[in-house]
Amino acid sequence: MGRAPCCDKANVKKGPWSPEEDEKLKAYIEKYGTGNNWIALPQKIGLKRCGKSCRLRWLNYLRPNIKHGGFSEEEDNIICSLYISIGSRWSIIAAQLPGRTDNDIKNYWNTRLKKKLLGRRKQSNVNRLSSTSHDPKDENGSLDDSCEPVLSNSALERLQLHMQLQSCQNPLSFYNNPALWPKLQPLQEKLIQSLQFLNENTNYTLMQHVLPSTQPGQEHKIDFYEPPNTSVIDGLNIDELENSLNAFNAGSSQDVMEQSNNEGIQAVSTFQADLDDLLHNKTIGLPPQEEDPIAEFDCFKAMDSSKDSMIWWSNDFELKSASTNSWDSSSPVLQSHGMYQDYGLGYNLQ
DNA sequence: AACATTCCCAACCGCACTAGT
DNA sequence: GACTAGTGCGGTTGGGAATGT
Repeated sequence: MGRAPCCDKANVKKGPWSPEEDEKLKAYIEKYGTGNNWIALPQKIGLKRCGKSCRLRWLNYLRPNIKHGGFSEEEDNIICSLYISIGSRWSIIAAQLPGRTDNDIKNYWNTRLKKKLLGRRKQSNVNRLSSTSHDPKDENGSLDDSCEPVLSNSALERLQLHMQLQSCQNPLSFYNNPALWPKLQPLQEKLIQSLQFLNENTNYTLMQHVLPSTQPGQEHKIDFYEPPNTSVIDGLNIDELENSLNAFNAGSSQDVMEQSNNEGIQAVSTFQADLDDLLHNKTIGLPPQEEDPIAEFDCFKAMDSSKDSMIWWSNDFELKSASTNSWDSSSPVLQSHGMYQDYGLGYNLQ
């Protein structure tokens, strides 16, 4: 049984707002405010609109000091930094950009910024087809659509961005310089320790893919945790580890809020240098390779060709996280051992 | 010029959370 | 504590505009 609709769907107007409707809504709110009741507001004004629709129209377009379009490089950096750090928490990201709305940033990310950073999937696929395929089902090296990994877009994008940063191989870059890493909370440190324990004392094996590069001697290495063949992990208190993971995950949502409220973008500001290089096509350690701004991100191609190896955990991940945010604390996915791999990727535990 | 495809973004939908009763 | 209404959020969609063939 679903919840009751917020309004009478049959008697509300849908679609684009007319100037008259805008004027009515704006005039009323500027004079009387919203009255803390969006549902009742359209009836007071005489608008045949859903209260939620009125709220959205006001927040995204009619309220003062709203900016549209013309995102600056600095704003690009902030959006990317926060997306890598916290994912698609658009409202939190918007809170760091005065005058920007979550809807605007979401649209901007989905239509432009994402492509700027990650490139078109089709282009990546073309690159992948010309590289090695490990899929035994397809002897021609092509990738059947039915075999596409089902890792969520958000998760995949964030992984790709992580990989991008990780592959820069600059001794001064974020991932190679612990001094730049964000200060970890006790739970986070415990998680890292647990992962190190996994690495050193269990049948979980830290595997490393060495992926071909267009540049000789610059192969890309991708770390991931291979699950053990047996269900028994000697010497490891799995419950404790999972509790650490769950507690960490549950805490992360609060962290995000606190980060937003107290520290803003500072917590992720250490990404800025690398991101600036990514966004504006500056080179970090690696020489320029191709004119194509997409192709020059060689690690993306590597990422694409490595996705087959990630299916073992992405299936579980995707099914359980469904349409919710991939890092949502309510998701049971962190109970899956497969999640360890992501942290292994992110923190490069070697 | 006509049609097809892709891009872009405003708006909608449904779920989760919160406050009030 | 249970229920309900209101709110906020993120994902998705519809359709016009721009671009390609």
